[in-house]
Amino acid sequence: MSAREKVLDSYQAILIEEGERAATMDQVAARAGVSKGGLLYHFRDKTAMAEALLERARHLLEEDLAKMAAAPEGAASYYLRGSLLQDDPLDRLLLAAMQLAPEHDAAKLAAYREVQEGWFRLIREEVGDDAIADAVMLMGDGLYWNASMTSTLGDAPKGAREAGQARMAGLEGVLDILREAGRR
Amino acid sequence: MSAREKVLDSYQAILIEEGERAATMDQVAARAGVSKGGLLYHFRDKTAMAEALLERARHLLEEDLAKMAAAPEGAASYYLRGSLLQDDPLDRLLLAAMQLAPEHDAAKLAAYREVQEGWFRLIREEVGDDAIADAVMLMGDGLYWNASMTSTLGDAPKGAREAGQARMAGLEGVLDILREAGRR
DNA sequence: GTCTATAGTACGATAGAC
DNA sequence: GTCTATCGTACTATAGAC
Repeated sequence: MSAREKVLDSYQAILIEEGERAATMDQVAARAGVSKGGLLYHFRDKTAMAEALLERARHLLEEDLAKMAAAPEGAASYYLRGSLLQDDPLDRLLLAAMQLAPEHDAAKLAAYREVQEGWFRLIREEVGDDAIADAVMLMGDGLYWNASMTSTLGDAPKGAREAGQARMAGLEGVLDILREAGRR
Repeated sequence: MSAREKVLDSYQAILIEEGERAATMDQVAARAGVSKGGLLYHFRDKTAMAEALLERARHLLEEDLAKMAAAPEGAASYYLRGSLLQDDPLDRLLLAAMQLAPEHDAAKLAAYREVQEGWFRLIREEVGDDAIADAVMLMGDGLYWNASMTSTLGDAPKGAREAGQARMAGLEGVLDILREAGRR
């Protein structure tokens, strides 16, 4: 893997595990196995590094939108399942992006709102109602938020995966109720 | 108002408007109209200041739980309405607490989980189903998350309140669907 | 392309006057 | 109870060798 990629991975990992304040250029460089000078060859300042991470996110989000459109279980189920944060690359990237300092909020929001519109459109199409689609989107956001509150605590307790699946089963039931209501 | 309270208010305001990184002791002191030395008389270090803010939140959250139990429109509606962040003191406090550095995550989470359980119990009682109560809670979390994503951008556009009310009307409809389903 | 050395700054916190 | 002055540290970023 290129040093550039390794730096970006380290930046992302530290953001998730220890938060924005811990993601100093020293720490990122050390974790990536390069010196600070080496890091600064690839990213001329910290802002450039953050923007590269957001650029990564933008690409993965676009891919995800295509997958969602093709998901056999339906857009709504796909969306909620994706929000459960099962450690896939997109989840980790979004979790890291969320930690970015408010200085990057404008870029963050622009990138996020863009795909959020796409998600909404697909879910709206499936459930047939604006308010219901809004509710489904909010449930997904809520799942993300819960995950981001706990992500920095390094807790992946034993039963986490099982608990996540049980939770998802319950939410699937709620989705069924909403889908049926939307058809009427 | 006491200087101590003024400091805490300033800390909270800066956290919301400019994020955690901007909330330095210099900035907080300046906004509160005291010197850094003056500030440090009331809070011996930054951690103490953050904990005082969380303590404030804990009190307001307890009060809110009592209000929710007595809400005529029902716990679920009250909860979602409260998550729309109409600038009341509790909303602002939670928004600020959310910005606190991950060093305080343990305290944050403990305080939050405590009342979250209380909220869940009330909503569960109203809607009559675990999964539906979970979904309602998530919708509220999603609303908070959306608000926190935009709060640091200082945007309170003209039609914001009206848009919020229209959105709430839609979500009330979804709640009706879920309440009815829960009764069966 | 990656390193060391270092300049410059901002932050948290202490000491002591008033 | 609030101030000014100051110290130590950690961070971003630059300069220049290899």
